[in-house]
Amino acid sequence: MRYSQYFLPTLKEVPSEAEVPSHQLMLRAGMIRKLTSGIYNFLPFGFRVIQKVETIIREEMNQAGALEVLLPFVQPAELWQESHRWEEYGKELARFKDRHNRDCCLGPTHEEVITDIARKEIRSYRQMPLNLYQIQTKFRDEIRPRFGVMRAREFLMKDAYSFDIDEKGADESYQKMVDAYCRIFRRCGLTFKVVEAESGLIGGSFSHEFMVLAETGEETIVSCTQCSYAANVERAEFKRQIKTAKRDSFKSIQKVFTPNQRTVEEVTQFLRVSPQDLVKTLIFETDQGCVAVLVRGDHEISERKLKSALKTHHLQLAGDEKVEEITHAPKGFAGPLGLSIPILADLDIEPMVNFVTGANERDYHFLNVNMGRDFEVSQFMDLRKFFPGDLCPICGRETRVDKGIEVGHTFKLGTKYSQAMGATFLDEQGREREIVMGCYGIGIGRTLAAAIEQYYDKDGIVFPMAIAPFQVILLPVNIKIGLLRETSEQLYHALKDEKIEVLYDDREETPGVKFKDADLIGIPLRITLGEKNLKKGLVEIKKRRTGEILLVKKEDVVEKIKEMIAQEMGG
RNA sequence: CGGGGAGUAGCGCAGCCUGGUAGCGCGCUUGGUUCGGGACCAAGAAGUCGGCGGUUCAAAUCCGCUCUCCCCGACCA
Repeated sequence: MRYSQYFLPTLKEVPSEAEVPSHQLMLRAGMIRKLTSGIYNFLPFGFRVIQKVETIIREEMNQAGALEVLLPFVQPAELWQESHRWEEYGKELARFKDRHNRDCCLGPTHEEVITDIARKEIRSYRQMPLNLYQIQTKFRDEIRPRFGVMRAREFLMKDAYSFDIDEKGADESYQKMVDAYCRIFRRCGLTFKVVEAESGLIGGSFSHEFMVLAETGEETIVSCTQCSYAANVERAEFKRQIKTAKRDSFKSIQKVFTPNQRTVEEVTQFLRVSPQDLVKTLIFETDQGCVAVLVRGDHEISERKLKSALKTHHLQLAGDEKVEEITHAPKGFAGPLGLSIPILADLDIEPMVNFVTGANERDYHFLNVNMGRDFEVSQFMDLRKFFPGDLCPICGRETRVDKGIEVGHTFKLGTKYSQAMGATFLDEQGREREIVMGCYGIGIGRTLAAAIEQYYDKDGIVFPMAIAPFQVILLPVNIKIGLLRETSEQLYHALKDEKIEVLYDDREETPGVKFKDADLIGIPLRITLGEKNLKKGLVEIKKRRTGEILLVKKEDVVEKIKEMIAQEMGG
């Protein structure tokens, strides 16, 4: 490609809309432009990278036996009503009515549509296993789009859906996808972790997230420093350190005046105690009425754990009015003493003695509260979230916490959708059974952003060879010099003949401008043609990543470049 | 949706407090000189000052409403 014929508008300055490196660089390198909040244009240079990533994905998906399809972006409400997600999905689902006043939505994901295909077309166990995938636009009307294409409202996703006759088959299909995902992200040059995750709105029995480690990641990942355990903090488990309470050291309870001190921070500072000596009392509404939940001041309740512990579908932190009704005090002064609703406590509360709680009275807290003496706990349970410093649930060793970008997510759906939508088949015995499903997504734009987030330096992007929009940039220092121009033209054609993807900077720009642009757009190899070297029959090859420079004889350049590309792809 | 910030030329910004008819840097156009790390000189083009309404002789500037964007919190590939 000739630069002069290309559309690559680079920016010298950072647009004020961009905060994180990948977003800034994608704008500066002329890859994307914002249309409106969370909606982006991909310009030719950015689209080339998209296509590179897509190609890798297609190769690996096909290799894993999946078949590519293309499903519609606009979907009828009926399907979503069948799966009950029409009500469950919330405002992220963009809904509209067509001219006949029929309810429709823009596909945020395609379980309903694919299950509809399955229920209509799959009748026999002989038709499975089956795995269908597509690369297509999704729309999720995110509350707050952020970081460019990292969290866009409209985005490209590769989504795959597997269909199996039983759990065993589904497990095999799932594992195939996990393996394919690992190959895909490895080929993209990404450093990632596979972690246990929440299933959220997609549902199903369990799921894994593929996390690219990056400081700007929005996810927090817990992993063991010794064994292979890794999970999203939202679901991370941990080993309890068992302690016993010193029941003989009870001090006498004391009511103290704490004017306007409501939060853990305020109360602990005011009373000069540490958050570990305070017990938070939170009131939740559940299917069976309200409950009080106790956790240590520095801990947080895991709503997921609480939900499963209580076996409740509805779970919500009680509103201010409800809290007043139950505790007879404004929010911020709740405590376990004298409550008439069930009191659940996290396991870490059990060993505590002489702690601080709210007094259920405006502007008062209690000091030296003790269980058994001052109030009774209905049940101790595992109710809190992972907290930094907690130990690995598998081996009990130290854990670490990292930030990550979720680039892929695999779900074991089980029969959630096939049951809701009646996708069944006849097994070998002629019995009707529900199809066991899985679904698997990769955010394409996000993968790209994550790659840049992982590969950049002060001068710009440093594309890994596998996803680089061009493998080589050919840069004559001054195109007006006949010798340079002619040699460049020859080299350009020679490289193209070898199917090497080359961007030929034939612009009449000063060397500085060309060098800066070349660095910014991050093409892995740069061939520089300068007058001095060329008169000696030499050209320069520079590696973007290392800055390493080698001088090569003009005749050997193409061979050398081929060699270097092969080397970069491999490593 | 709650909290914070910003909308002035393609990009980055100043001007607003204290009203007087819009400016700087980069980019763009033309000509010339340069040419291995964002060159220089000269001449130019380009702005409904986000929108609507109000106050005023006069509004980018003051007042009201509104739209959009960005950042911090609850969702997700």
